[in-house]
Amino acid sequence: MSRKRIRDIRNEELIEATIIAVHKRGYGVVTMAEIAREAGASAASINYYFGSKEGLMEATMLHLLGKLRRAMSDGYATARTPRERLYAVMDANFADELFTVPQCSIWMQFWANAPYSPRLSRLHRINRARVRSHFLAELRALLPAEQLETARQALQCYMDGVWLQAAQSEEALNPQDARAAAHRVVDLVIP
Amino acid sequence: MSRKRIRDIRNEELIEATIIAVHKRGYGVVTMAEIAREAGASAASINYYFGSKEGLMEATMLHLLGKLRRAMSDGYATARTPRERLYAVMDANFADELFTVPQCSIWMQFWANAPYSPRLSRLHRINRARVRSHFLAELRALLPAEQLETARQALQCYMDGVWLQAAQSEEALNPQDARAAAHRVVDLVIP
DNA sequence: CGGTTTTTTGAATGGCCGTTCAAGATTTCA
DNA sequence: TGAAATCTTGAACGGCCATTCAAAAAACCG
Repeated sequence: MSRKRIRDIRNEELIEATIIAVHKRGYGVVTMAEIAREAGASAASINYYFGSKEGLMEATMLHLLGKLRRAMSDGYATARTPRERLYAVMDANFADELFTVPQCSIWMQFWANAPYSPRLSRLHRINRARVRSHFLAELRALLPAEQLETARQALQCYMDGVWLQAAQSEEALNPQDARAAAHRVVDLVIP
Repeated sequence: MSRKRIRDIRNEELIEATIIAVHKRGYGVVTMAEIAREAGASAASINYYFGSKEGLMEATMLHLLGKLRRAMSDGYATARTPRERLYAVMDANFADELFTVPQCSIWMQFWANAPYSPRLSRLHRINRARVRSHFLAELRALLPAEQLETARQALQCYMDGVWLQAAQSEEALNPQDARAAAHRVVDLVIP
């Protein structure tokens, strides 16, 4: 277990460094050396742990997806009605530990680069399908069938759009405000 | 004038090739040689016309921004009421000649890369401010002041989100459907 | 037609980056 | 403690890419 622990600690450190370095320099141009410097390690050791640059990126995205999934589960745990669960799906995306400039930024970078990397696009597809089915499951209880798709699209696109803007922000974000705004949008769509 | 014409023709050809090549390979990894092959030219000639890779990217984004601006002006020309003009702002983003997979894709790439290129981020900022002010101008006539920002954010984020999804689409897009859906969203937000 | 300007390109240049590897440092554990 | 396993890294390798440049090709025009 001590063997595992060291590996886990390094993984975590390197992934955090990756998030910061990609945010600072951009997915397309960030170098292994830059990420390594951010982590206080060497480029060679990153390859030791992740095999390649693409492996590191995949692991980083996996890390973020796990965070998002956990945030959503937590929200579901206390939600009681369909509307509350709908709030919970939105809130997960704007959770305090997720809705920060570097994370929105790197998320958008992954988004833009997913189509060109089979490993990233796989993760991206899985996540999107999951969010989509959560939305539909709750909306079904609140709207007639023929309005489902319009409402889902409106809400999901809104969420994506907010992240897109957040990624470009020059100031720190306010997750609480974002959640309140999201609730207002939900109420707009489902009267 | 013949001098000017040849230069304009080449510019247009090279920009079209850039859109296709970036869509195929991704902004971060596309090479001058690939763009040149797409255009049936040499990498050296691209530098002759645009000075550098960044110059080419800036010109390409400028080209797309021009298209968007023109689509919006055209819509405004026939719109008579604030609500019609609001439709027109949305419709411009989903115009037949703009709402295609390669163009949404390249747009997202620019979006993701703008923060790391002063020339791109300048264009990006200008465009965003323009769209924002158009939205606000029309919404002012339709909503009380305290609801302006929520509505604008909902609509603008929706537009961004749709493009984001469209960029990932594997099938051709249907601009007409997109416009219809956008109108429904407008009606949802402004009853 | 010639001379001049504009356009095109193949080849050369210089630099940078991901990955590998062998050797050394550190940790583990019997 | 000492051998084995794990971790770290500097240096080297091989490849790729944007850009430059000189020279050829094409277009222009008096």
